[in-house]
Amino acid sequence: MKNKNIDIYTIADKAGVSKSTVSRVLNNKEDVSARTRKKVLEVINELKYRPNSSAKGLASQRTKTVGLVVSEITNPFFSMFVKGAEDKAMEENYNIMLANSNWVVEEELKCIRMFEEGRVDGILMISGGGSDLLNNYLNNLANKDTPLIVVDRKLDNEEIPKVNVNNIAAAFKGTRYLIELGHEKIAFVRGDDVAASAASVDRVRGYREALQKFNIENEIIEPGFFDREEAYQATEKILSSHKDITAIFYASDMMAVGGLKALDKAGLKVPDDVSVLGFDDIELASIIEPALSTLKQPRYQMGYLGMEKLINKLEGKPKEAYAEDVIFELELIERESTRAIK
Amino acid sequence: MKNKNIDIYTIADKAGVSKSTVSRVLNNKEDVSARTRKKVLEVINELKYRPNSSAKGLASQRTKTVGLVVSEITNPFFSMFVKGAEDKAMEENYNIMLANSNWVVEEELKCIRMFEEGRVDGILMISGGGSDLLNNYLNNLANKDTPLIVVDRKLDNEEIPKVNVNNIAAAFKGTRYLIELGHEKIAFVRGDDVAASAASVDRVRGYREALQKFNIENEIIEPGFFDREEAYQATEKILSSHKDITAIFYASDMMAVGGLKALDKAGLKVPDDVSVLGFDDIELASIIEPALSTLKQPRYQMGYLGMEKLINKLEGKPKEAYAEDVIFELELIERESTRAIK
DNA sequence: TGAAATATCGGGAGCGTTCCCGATTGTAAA
DNA sequence: TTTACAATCGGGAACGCTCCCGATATTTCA
Repeated sequence: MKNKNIDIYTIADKAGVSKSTVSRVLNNKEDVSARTRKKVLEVINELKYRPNSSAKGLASQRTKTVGLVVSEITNPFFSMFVKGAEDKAMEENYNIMLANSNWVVEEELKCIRMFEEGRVDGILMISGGGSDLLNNYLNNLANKDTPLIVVDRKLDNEEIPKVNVNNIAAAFKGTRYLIELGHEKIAFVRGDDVAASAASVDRVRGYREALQKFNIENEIIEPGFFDREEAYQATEKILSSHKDITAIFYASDMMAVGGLKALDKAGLKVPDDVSVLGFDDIELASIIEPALSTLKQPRYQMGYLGMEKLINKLEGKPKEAYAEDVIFELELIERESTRAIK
Repeated sequence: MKNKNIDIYTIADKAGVSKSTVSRVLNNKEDVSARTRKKVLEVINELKYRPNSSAKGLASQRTKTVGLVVSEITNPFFSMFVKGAEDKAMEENYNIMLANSNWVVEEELKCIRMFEEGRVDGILMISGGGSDLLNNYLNNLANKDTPLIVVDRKLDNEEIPKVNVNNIAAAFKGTRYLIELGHEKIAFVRGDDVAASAASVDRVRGYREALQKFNIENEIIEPGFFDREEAYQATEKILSSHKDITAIFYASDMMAVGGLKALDKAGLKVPDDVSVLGFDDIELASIIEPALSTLKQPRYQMGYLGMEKLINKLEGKPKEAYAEDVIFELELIERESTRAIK
C-alpha cells in the first residue's frame, strides 16, 4: 500500500552523490558546485521529494513552527491578530500551531504544555486571563528555553518581550475627547472583572484620570464584561439612575453596539441625545448605524509585530531586534456616534 | 546555557528501568506492572519530562497534528469553522497547524506543500478557489497517503470525503420563501465569479430553479463578489434598472449589509418597500438594523464534523466513520428584513 | 613545477523516540 | 518437582535528517 518513503538517500543514489551533499543543497549551503546542485535539484523535482520535518526537527532541534495561543478565534479582535501573525510567519517560512483557549486558564495551560513537547520553537500569546498560576508558569517558561512573546498582557517578567497597547492613554484620550466636546456627564462601561483583564483595569484608570484632570466629579462606571448583552443591561441601568447622561464610553465596540440598542429602546437618539464612544475599531464599528466613533487598536500590526519579534529571537538576531517592549498608542477615529453638546 | 535535555533515558536511569519500559508507560501499553508504571510516572512528574514530538513523529510516522487551510481567518464564516475544528481536535488531543490562503490559489498550494513535509497526518480544507491546478493537486494528494477531507468545495474525486452544504436547496428555499411572501420581482446578488466558487454557482442555480418552478420569468442577477462594497454597487444598479423591485436575495450576509446601505441611501425602507434576504447567518445578521432574515450555515458543525471525520480516518476507524459524504441542509431564519407584500 | 590553500564532497555519529524480538522471571498445571 | 505459559522487561535497529571531520580534487601562487 504505502510505498517506501523517498528519503534523502533515494535522492543521493539517483543523483550519484552522498546524502550529505543532498542535505547541503536542501539547506542552501555553500559547499556545493553549481553542477551537482543542479543535478540534485532535478532529481528532487522529478521524484517530488519532500524532506521529512520530524527528522529535520529531531536532528536540528528546531521545528520552524511557532505556537500561537488566543482566547477566542471567533472574536474579530483575535482573528485579525492571528492574520497578522500568520502573514509574518508565512513570510519567514514558519508554520503556525494554533490553540484556542476559550478564555479558560486551564486550556491555556494545556495549550502551552502541548507546545512544550518540542513541537514548537517559540510561543506567541495574546491577552487571556491573568491568573497567578498561569503567570508563574509563563515566568518559568521564560527561564527555561522556550522563547515567548506576550501581547496585550500584563506580566512583570523583564525577560519576556512584550508588545502592548497603552490602554490608559487611550481611555484618557477618549474621555478627554468627550469632555472637549462639552460633555460632563460621561459614563464608562467597563470590561471584565478586575482580576481577569489588565486591559480592562487600565481603561478604567484612563477614564478616571481624565475626569480628574478636568475636574469632573461624577464618575459613573458600570461593568459590561466585554459582552453585548451585559452592556445592554449596563446601559439601561445607567439610564435609569442618571437621566442627565450625555455620553457613554464603552470599553469595546461590541459593548457599544449593545448600548446602542438600549439607547434606541429608551427613545434616545445617538448622537443627538447621547454620544457613544467605542473601543477596538472592529469592522462592525463602521458598518453599524450610526457608525461608531472609537479608539482603534492596531490588531493586525500587533500580530505581525509580535510574530516578527518572536522570529527575530528564534533566528538569533541581536537583542535589540526583539527584547525591547513596544507600546502602541491608539488613534481616535471619529465617526457618527459622537458630537459636541449644544 | 541550555542544559541537556531530559530524555527517555534520563527517566529510565532514575527509575531503574529500561527506555523501552518508559516508552511503554508513556504510551499506555499493557506490558508493565502497576508497580513500575507508578515509579516511572513519579520520575516523569518529578523531572517534568516532556516527550520530544519530533522524535516521536519520526519513529512512529505520525505527528498527531492536522493541517487546516482556510481562505481568510478574519471572515466570521471561516473563524467559526476553525473554532469547530479546533474544539474537536483538542478533544482528541490533536494539534492544529493553521494556514491562511488569503483566497489565492498559489498560497493554498504552498500551504498544502508545507503540510506534506510529514508535519501533518492529514489535512482539512474548506472552500477557497476552484482552479483545475489545485483540484488536480488535491486528487493526487488523495491517491497518495495524506488523508484529506474537504469542506464546502466541489471535487469529483470519490476517494475524498466531503462535508458540504446544499447550496442549491438553500437558495431555492430562500427564493421560494420570498415568492410565498408574494414577491414577484426578486433580484439575486451572487457571489464570486463562476470559476472561483462552486457554492456561488449553486446558489444562483437554486434561485433560478425556484423562479422557474413558480413561473416567474424575470430573473435579475447581479454579481457582488461576496464583498460589501461590490454589493452596494450591485444594489444601486438593480435599483436603477428595476424600479419595481420588491425583494433582493444576497448570497451572503455581508453583501446584504452593503445592500441595506444602498437601499437606505435610495430612500427605500426595509422591509416595507423591499425585503432583504441574506445568506450565512453571521453574528452581524442579528445585530444589524433591521435584523437580517437569512439562511443559516452550520459553520461550527462543519468544522467539528470535518475534523471528526479526518481524525476517524487517521485513527483507522472503519470506513463508515468517515468515507460517507455529508450534506447539510440550511435552515431559514426569519427576522425583520423580510415581510409579505401588501 | 611543487607546495599550500581552497573548493567540493563522503562517512559516521547522533538527535529521541518506537517497535520487534528475545530473555528473564513468576505462576499454574501436570 | 517439572514443564509450559504468561507476564514483564531489556536491547538493538530503525526512523530521516544535520553536522562535524576528514578525504580528495582543484586551484593558486611563488
